[in-house]
Amino acid sequence: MNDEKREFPQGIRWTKQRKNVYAVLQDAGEPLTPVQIYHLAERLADGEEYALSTIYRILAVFEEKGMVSKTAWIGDGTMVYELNRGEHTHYAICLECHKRIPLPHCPFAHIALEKDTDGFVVTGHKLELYGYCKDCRKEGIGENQE
Amino acid sequence: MNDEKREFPQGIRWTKQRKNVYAVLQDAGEPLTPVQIYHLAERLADGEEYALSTIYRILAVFEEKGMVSKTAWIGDGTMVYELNRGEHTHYAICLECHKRIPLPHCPFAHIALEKDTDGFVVTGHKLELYGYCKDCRKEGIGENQE
DNA sequence: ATCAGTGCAAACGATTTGCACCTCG
DNA sequence: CGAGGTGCAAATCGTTTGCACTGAT
Repeated sequence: MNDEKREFPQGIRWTKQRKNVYAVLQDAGEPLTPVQIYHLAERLADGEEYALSTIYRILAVFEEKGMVSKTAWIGDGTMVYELNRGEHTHYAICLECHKRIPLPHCPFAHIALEKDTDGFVVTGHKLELYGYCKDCRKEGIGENQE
Repeated sequence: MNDEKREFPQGIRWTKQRKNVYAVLQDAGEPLTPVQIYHLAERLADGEEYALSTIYRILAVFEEKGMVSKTAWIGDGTMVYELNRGEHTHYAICLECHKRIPLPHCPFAHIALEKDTDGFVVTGHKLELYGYCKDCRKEGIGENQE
């Protein structure tokens, strides 16, 4: 009966809302904003109402425990959260329609980034590509005046 | 007498505040936040007081004209502006002291990123490295519990 | 002189915090 | 039962906007 519980670190209470936030993040195919998580968690909770501040607090705790990572989209500064699974994903972001296309693999897999940075020890990285997606190219875009 | 004026695109008034914001960006060695720009511009203006909203508006115009680019630090979502010079810079960011160390070169210079992205045309990219800088390593850091 | 640009203050959205109540363990 | 978690509302921070005034052309 306590099977979902086992993935959870000790010393943190396994409440209904935390359970749901965690489940939402598990289901998510991409990083989510606190507000998205908030709505999805409420839906999971079958209509029960949560406080947005609670979501923020839960996410802060999860981050502190190393369960999730918090980053911003470079384009607009929107903060998003995602579960710390083993792998990580980068995105190509269309400047026209703002769609995000996950990259099939991390371009840094075979690059020795970890050196030549003057004593800096690299433990992670984040990359975003910008450009125009298949669909938006068709509409004759490619320049960047408005 | 109008020598600084020539770098400026037409159709936009070359006011004192715009002149100073532009000069601040020229002098800057790294991307700056609107508030930083605001303070630096006031200093340039020899103590004259500017409205922060004016800075925001000027930056918006500059961005629209393609003179500056606006991006967020991935780590914290802080929006920063920098002059669109030819080159671009990436940073290694220390997770401990939050110092930013510019990378000596763009690791993508010799990588064919522009393909294998399923019809997506890449026009730009942003990269941030995370880790621990020389100084913070000394203090025996390297794990990430608090 | 005209219209774009500015300053000021209010509005706004995202995030944080204080406090009283609730609940997991 | 008690510490920690939650809800609610107010506070805070970064950014935007409306409006009347000023200044560049």
